[in-house]
Amino acid sequence: MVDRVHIDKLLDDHNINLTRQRRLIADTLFARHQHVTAEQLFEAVKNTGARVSKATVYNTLGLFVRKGLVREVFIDSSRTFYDSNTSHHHHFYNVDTGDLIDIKERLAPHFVDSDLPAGTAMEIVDLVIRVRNSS
Amino acid sequence: MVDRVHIDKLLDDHNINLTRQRRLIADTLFARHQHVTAEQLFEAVKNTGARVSKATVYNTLGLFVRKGLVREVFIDSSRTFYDSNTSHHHHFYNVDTGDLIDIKERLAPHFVDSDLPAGTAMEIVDLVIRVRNSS
DNA sequence: TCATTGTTTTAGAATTATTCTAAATCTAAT
DNA sequence: ATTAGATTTAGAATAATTCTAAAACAATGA
Repeated sequence: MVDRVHIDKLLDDHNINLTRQRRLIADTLFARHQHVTAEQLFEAVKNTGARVSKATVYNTLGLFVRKGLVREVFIDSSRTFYDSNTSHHHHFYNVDTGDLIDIKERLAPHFVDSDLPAGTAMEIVDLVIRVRNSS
Repeated sequence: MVDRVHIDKLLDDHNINLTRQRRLIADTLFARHQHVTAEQLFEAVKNTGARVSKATVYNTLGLFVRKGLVREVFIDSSRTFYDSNTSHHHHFYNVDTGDLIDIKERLAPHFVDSDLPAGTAMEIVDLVIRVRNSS
């Protein structure tokens, strides 16, 4: 998923118009499975030597979320992570270190529609297990 | 849990010094099981005719969280709810209406310490099931 | 009771993540 | 190459939350 051809296909497959900035952002974001903030991604793209505005990073992340390319993980009011891995999985969050770690196994409870409030459909299950360093 | 004596005992049991503002805030917050934002609670307290500053509402909610009286629920970067019910439970969040609804049953997966990252201990399991209105 | 001391509250300023704005630039299609 | 619509941009605006430092309060004990 690292080279140009794959990135272009990835965006195209998700009906995202190709632009220079979107390719740059996707290149950096999908270089590996990772959890990044918008700010971190903005810095990472700048460090490649490319020029991109912060607004574009926010716009593009929002677009990628809507198109199902990345997943938002809300940790607290000042920490939103973007997860380059959209497969069904959950997270450990270490409140002492700030680390966000994937939980590989499918440990989420299995919900069926009858469990949901009447008139609603499932959007996504967000499970965050907060841990602290044991002293 | 609604009257003065109970509120005082509740705070005292959690090693919280009694002050006029803390009682006012607790009175309003624990009047019933509810999910409120800091802003909503601030308005609700003001509507009782009492004078409290917004900073105190934030300070007091932070204190109550640390002392285990209320639970924070992070929905997104601009929505933090305070849950007056600290019993083990989880939430549905309706992305269309903004409603946060308790899940009564214990549907969270059962985690044991061996599942956690090495050197960490469980803090809390936060499970939010996002739903949308089915059209 | 009143003086002392540490705690709490306050208004408003500061901070910070995110969104908005409107002009400039780019892209795709003629 | 021209046009029209989409995208990007810098910087301003917004909004939730935290900070600051001064004033008010609560608890203690002489």
